[in-house]
Amino acid sequence: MPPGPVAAALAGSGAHPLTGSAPLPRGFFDRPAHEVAPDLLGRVLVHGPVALRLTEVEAYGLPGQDPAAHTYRGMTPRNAVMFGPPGHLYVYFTYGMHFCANLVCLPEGTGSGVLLRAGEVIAGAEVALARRGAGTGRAVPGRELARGPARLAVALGFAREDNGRDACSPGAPDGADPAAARGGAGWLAVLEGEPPAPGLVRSGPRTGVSAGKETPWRFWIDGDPTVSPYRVHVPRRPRDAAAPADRRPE
DNA sequence: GGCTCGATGAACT
DNA sequence: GTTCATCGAGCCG
Repeated sequence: MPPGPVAAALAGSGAHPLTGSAPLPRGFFDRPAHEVAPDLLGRVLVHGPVALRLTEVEAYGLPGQDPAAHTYRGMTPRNAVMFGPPGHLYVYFTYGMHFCANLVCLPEGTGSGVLLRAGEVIAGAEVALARRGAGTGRAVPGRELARGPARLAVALGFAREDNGRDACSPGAPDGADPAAARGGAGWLAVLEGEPPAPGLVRSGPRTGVSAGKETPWRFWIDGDPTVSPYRVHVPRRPRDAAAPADRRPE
């Protein structure tokens, strides 16, 4: 389909053709993560054909200060993106099977960000559905499409190659033609969207973390069905319980 | 070099 | 409610 007049007009502003919403400026992320996080609710994250309205996020703080943060012990090859400039995407692999995505906060060299925990898919639901249902053969209800950080990453199609990408200068992955890719495969942006009424923003302890649970840096939109259920951290059970060592006959 | 466990999700009882 | 899949980062020796 050739670009219509609306898409053509938006092309100059950087606004996204699916939503008409403009990208957030980089300065938005140049603040502490716990200030950025509640402001991210209601914003729209776009990756290729899928757009998602954020309904739940968690802030992770500074190296040496927030024991729950990946950056707590300083910079490593894995978390280096978190120490880069704000407004970039930090995608990491966890539990041997899941990807999760953060948006980097504060100036380069600092090391904090906001984990994207859940959202409502507002465009490209059929693509998200296909990704989420792939391999399982099960139908996924709409509200479950991006309910939880790993599900969100799957719905948006985030993977290793998206780690470090700039979400404040909307565009396609390196090498692709930005004009041709606008609104298409790989196009990444965080858009203004529509923030919820301040009274609807709630906060509480972060989900599933083993340290720093007392810090109420999880933020969500009250009553939204796409917000993931709260889970306390459960220490892993020792493996030796399953060991086949003991088969004496008596 | 080896071991532990994690910002999880899906299947199962 | 409980169990398990699965692998990489980080810590320990």
